[in-house]
Amino acid sequence: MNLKQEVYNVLKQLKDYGELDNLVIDSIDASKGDFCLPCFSLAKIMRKSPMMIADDIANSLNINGTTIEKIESVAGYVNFFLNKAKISESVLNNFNISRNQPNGKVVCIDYCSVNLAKYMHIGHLKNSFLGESLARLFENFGYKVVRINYIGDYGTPYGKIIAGIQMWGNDDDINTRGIDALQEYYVKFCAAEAEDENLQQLARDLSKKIEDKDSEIYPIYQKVIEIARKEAERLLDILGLHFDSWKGEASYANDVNKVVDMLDQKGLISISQGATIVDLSKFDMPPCLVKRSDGASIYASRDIAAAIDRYNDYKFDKMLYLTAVEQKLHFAQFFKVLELAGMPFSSGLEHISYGRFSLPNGKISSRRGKQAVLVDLIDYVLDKANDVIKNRTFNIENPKDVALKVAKGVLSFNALNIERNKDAIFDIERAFSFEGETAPYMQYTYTRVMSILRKAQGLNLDNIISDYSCLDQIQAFELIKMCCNLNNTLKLALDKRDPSIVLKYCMEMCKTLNKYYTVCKILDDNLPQVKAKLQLICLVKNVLSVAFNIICLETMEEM
RNA sequence: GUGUCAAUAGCUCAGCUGGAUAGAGCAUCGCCCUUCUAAGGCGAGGGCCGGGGGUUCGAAUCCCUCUUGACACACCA
Repeated sequence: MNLKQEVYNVLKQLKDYGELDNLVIDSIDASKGDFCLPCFSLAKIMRKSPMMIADDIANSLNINGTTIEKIESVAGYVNFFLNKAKISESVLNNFNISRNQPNGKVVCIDYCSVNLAKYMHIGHLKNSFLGESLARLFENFGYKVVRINYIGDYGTPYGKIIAGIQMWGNDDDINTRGIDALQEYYVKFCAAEAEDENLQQLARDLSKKIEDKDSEIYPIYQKVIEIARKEAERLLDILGLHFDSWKGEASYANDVNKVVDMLDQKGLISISQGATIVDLSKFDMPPCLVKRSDGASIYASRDIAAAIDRYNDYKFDKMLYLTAVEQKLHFAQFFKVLELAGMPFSSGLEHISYGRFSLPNGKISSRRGKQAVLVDLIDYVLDKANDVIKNRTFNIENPKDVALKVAKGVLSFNALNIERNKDAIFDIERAFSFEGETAPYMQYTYTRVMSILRKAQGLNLDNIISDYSCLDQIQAFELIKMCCNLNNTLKLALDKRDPSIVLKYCMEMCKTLNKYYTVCKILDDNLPQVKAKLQLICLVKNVLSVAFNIICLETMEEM
């Protein structure tokens, strides 16, 4: 629903002004009405002062029988005041919240990208929730979404881990300590090889043996992958994230020659400094390297192979890649290569980059400093949620369940609350606060509504006719207007590929809702008004459910 | 060096497809639990919107330039 339409309808009466609809904007505050029409841009065309134009428009409009209650002309603006009771009644009885019908289009989203050789870290938090939220946005607008976790399961890191296992490890240790054991060997080996060139060669040899599926080494590799993947799936499951495909880099490592042959047939290939490249100088880009001088695959050629493979599997209309901003050039390059190769799907490829998290005291390293390791973050925020619940005066039936939802909310909130492109500072104490503008605040607001609705079940309102006049109260009408903005907000977030827009919307709605029920008692003695107010908070609740779901925020009955 | 992105309150961030007095949270200082959950609400203080030009009736918002910072720029991904 678009309430500006009410103003457009009235403006149709004007014949001499041309198109005015797109000049209508939200008023700055309630004292200036709901919408306004600044007349300054008309002044030059009409050779009259903005004040006179505003006066003329305000005087010539007839609002009898419309939903506009009052029009006034102030300092060159025409201010429109909606009839709040009428609008509220119409919105509350006609609001359609259902999601869009399937549109038959397929969008693949490549996100999360777990590197199985390393601990998951805070970067995955941002990437994963951003991807999941975009997936839900696309689904809301009728797309079929394929969630792809393009795992890092290839390269010398695995040679290093296996070398570490051979030097210090044993089966028992790996079986009991799992990922922690593997990480320990990896870190230990990295430290050792820094001072010993022979070890570097050893790691390279071992990764070659993995590629050749060496009968002794390959099973160890498979075990490493299995352990790391299980751990990744465990953590992602806690976060509520699940994927349709876990096909990784290793699957495409052997496709380099196919890719190079294909590009060669299109006349795109040249050799430079021993490496195989596609020259992109015509497009002001550095060359795209598709095969290393030693003949091995490189990320660009694996990405090209993966794109072709996915198109064959899913016939996608769009494919989104989520990575931090530093890979921007890489994506621009290989997208261009696919375009030059005449791939029909190349125009549907899109790189969604995002700013990085940095810790207050410096950079994030996944190899040292466990500070930003995902499993620690999850444990920390879960502990904290449990503590807070323990000390609450309000009695909660399922404290464990609530703590988990609060913890997850805090994690997704931190991934989504800042504009996608911006770098953000991640201060764990600040980020994991439960007060002020936070995920728990939003969840809390929702539970308050649930609480009121529960209490209202005791009332018999069946034969009561709603009295909407009480919804002219300022926060009440703000809520009505906000509900009407749901679809526009989701569309904007989709178009800008930025869920932070939805999060801001939820936050504003919660703030207004929180004020509303403190200022205005919902359940009082005036039943016709109670019924109207309940209709309002019920709609707000339903709108919040939809919007919360988009930003991966779960709701509960109480907290 | 070239390119991309950023700079708004003490801190973290909104606002940026131009419109009326620049917003919020945190932190600081007050006030409000006999009344639908105080993870809450109300109030106070706090700003050359990085600097300088330009476009416009009007600029935090658009353009140019400078400064500062982050990132990228061939065999890591």
